Amino acid sequence: MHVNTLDQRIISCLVANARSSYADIGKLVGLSAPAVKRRVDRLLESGVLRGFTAVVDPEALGWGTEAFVEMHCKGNIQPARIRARLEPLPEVVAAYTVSGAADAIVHLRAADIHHLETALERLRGLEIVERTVSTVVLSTLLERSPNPEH
Amino acid sequence: MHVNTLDQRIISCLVANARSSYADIGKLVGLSAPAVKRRVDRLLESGVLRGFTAVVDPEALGWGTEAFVEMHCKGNIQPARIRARLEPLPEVVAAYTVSGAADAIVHLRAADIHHLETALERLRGLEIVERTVSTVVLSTLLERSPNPEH
DNA sequence: ATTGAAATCGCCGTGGC
DNA sequence: GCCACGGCGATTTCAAT
Repeated sequence: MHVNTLDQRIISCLVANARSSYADIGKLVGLSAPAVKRRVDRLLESGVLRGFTAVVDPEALGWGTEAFVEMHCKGNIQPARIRARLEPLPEVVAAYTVSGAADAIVHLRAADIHHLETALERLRGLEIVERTVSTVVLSTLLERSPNPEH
Repeated sequence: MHVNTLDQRIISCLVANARSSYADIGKLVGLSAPAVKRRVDRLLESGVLRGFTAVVDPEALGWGTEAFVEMHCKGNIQPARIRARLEPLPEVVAAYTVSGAADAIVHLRAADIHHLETALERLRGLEIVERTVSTVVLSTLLERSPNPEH
């Protein structure tokens, strides 16, 4: 699907504030409210926009402890099977297959160190896992969404 | 600040769809629209809710290539100084200080391998950086927001 | 509960191919 | 002529007080 500059500006507005009205976005990009809505609908349908979500302070919800885990799996394993094993673990925030020695990098979020330990044990207990190397997050320096424009 | 079950359910609704109306949320959690708004305002003011954003397909915007970079810095460096150096780099999606050998983990997003290489060079060129170890993402297995409830 | 704003829908005009 | 796209106005739903 084709995404032009106008679409990118609309997307930027929505990334900055997903609850802004179509009229407000229209004022910024130079369109009427219905025109903005039609573009947003089209972007949603085509999958360029996946949806709208609230950004929550993890600390406030009792998810203050994070870690990145290098996962080394037994033998040759398809990404889909790794995904299937990780998906049921609620502490898994994100997971990626990667180049290099590890098979995957798993981003974990837990309430505290103890909970993190439990989550790690469960992760290491998966039968596909040979070993793991975990790195505990001490502080979040930066977290942002990538801009449509460079 | 105190966040109860009702607040958590409201947050869940907003995480699922940040553009849903107060009335719709109210139907799901058993409150009137104004009551929901008051709670949302309070959650925003207290910082539990940081805001609302659009979830974008990075591929569609031409940000198809990701990497995680272990950053090893020269000497003892304060997190704030690392942050200050990383903040101007648009390819830096997230960055964390971590336990272990590395000083920080940097999450990069670029248009393609070539752009990633450029971004990496710029990162390695920072005077605080001693060396880096980068891991290129091959595929995203999973990406989700942590639920308020376990 | 009332008043104003926003979302939504149908209809029409314009311009490119 | 057809299609893509935007504006306008009416109606319904929502937000704010």
